[in-house]
Amino acid sequence: MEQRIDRIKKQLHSQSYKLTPQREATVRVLLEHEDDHLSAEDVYMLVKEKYPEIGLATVYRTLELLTELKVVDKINFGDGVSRYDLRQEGAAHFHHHLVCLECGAVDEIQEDLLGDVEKIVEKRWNFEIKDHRLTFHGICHRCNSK
Amino acid sequence: MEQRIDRIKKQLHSQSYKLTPQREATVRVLLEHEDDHLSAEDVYMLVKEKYPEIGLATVYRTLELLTELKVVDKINFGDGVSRYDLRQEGAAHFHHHLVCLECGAVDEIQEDLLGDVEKIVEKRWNFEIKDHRLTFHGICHRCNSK
DNA sequence: TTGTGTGCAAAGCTTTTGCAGACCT
DNA sequence: AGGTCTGCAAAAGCTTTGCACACAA
Repeated sequence: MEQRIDRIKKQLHSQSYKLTPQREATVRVLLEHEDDHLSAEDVYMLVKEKYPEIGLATVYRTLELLTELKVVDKINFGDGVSRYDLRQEGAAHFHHHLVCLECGAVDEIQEDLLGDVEKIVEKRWNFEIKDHRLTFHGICHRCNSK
Repeated sequence: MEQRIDRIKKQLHSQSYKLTPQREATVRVLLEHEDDHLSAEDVYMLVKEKYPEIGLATVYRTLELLTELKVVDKINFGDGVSRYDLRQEGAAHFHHHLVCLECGAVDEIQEDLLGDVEKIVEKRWNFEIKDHRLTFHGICHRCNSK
């Protein structure tokens, strides 16, 4: 935890940004809810518990900054709000998601399953891939075993 | 064209919806711009050319209806607006997208490249896949050859 | 006449922006 | 002092909703 904060701090400094208390509080919330796909509003509410004076705009600005630095990925499951997902450290690619149509749960697949597909796309469509987004919609194992 | 409209008409009727002139005009615009990933606003402007009295709300309501009927897919490339993409007729799966980070172009891959990946996900994560979204971000062949 | 569909305007949401003040160097 | 950063409130999108009217069965 502390090491990851430290590394993010260095990443900010390297672009001459500061890790202010507000930014640190926001990052901590993201680290503590790594699997949760929080919206900006969600993050705001959680940061507020520990840092009540923070403003929603600051949270948005911080999330935008972290997105730029590729500390988080901004994703969108089609429900009108952006969600923010911490990148695995050193992960070149973006992990995949399983969205359950029944219970709404979002699970993650950290493993990269697209290696072969990407080779095909790069060769056949002559497209230089920088990143990808893969989401499956369906019924999760919990709902299916009911 | 006319056959496709006809089929959509039947699909609407089967759920006791009507193909009103406004809805038909909207569907025609979608058919005429099949490769374009139009936003609701885009569709509205184009429908207006042929049907100036139409209201934006009607376009939204029609697009929502068509999404329910799975005539179109609602997608989101992360720029705050929803875009609407006609499904290939009879396509069980949703096609993939290539978004160019340089020029913003969005190309489509109709071919389903995820067969093997889906088998793995269904088996290993015990997740029953209903649909998927796959988008690659990178540099398109046009920008790369410049 | 009953119900569906429409256009307009208003409202609702999420997200961004302007600005004055705070903080740090 | 000069820069960055923040909180608040206002503004700016996109999308949805309420309502009265039109139209068709």
